[in-house]
Amino acid sequence: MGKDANQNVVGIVGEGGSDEDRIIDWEDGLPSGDDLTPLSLPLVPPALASAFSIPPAELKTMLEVHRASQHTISSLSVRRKPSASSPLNGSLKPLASGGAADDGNCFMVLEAEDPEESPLSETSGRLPELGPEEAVDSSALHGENSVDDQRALKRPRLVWTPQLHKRFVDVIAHLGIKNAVPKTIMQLMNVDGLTRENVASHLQKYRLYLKRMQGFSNEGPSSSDHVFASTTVQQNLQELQQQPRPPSMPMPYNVPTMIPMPIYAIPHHPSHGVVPLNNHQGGMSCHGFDAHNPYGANNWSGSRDEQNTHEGV
DNA sequence: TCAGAAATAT
DNA sequence: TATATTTCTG
Repeated sequence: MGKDANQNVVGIVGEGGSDEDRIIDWEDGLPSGDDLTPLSLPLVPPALASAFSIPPAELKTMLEVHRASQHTISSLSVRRKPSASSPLNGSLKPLASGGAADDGNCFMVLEAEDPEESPLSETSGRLPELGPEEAVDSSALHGENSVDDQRALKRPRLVWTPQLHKRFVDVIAHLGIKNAVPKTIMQLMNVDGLTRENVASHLQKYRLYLKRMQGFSNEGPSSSDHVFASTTVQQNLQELQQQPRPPSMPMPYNVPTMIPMPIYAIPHHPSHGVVPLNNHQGGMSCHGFDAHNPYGANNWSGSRDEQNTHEGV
């Protein structure tokens, strides 16, 4: 989002109430991410360029766009890193190579518990590996600091954005619910920093959701399930319903045409560590998706605002 | 080593 | 209370 994308900049600009008000006003006037031309496209449309005898802009490859964004991000990181007050530290992630991220929707958000303690590597988006010394039980070495040490080693909380969740669902649809196991899903999702544990946890919840939906097939969804229509989810549900079922579990008579899908709220406040990237609020990147499945990144829903219309948790 | 479920934390 | 992480079990 254009608005979010500028919070990084806003954070550096002055302090004090009046300045903040001006900044908010200024932010409100900014275009949204959907209004902006992707970096991979020429800013001047070809027709307009030819009308004014402007030589056509050289099209940028995704690799070039990626490199440029990495350069921008790394320079921002260098400028801002020392700031202990910055809530955004530890979440800034470059686009990964291979770039399916040009649609701006391929991201996930990490909530840093403490900006200074976030263990994520800025360059890789992965947890740094422990060396033999760090792997030693710190409680034996540091006594009362052990709790803090353990907290520092904790993985930052992953927020499953609608886009990330959609990729998850698409991969399951591609694999089939039977073959959808955490490791395979993780590999096909191909999202930097996403762990098997993240996927396993989300899969657990997703299965519970599907199971719950089976129960709703007669009477429709409950109001507590916030509506997010997805034919992919329906596909997964139908497949699930074709599985052999224990006699105790009643087979639903029909499948609802619109499956409500709970979508998890995206924190917008800077204190959540949400980092805008590439004119959307992304943190981490995903890549290489098109090569793996027919539900490529282009199939992801266009804008977060569009997603938010279904978002209600 | 992995998947899945349950417990726990935020 | 909802959601994510961690731990435990097979």
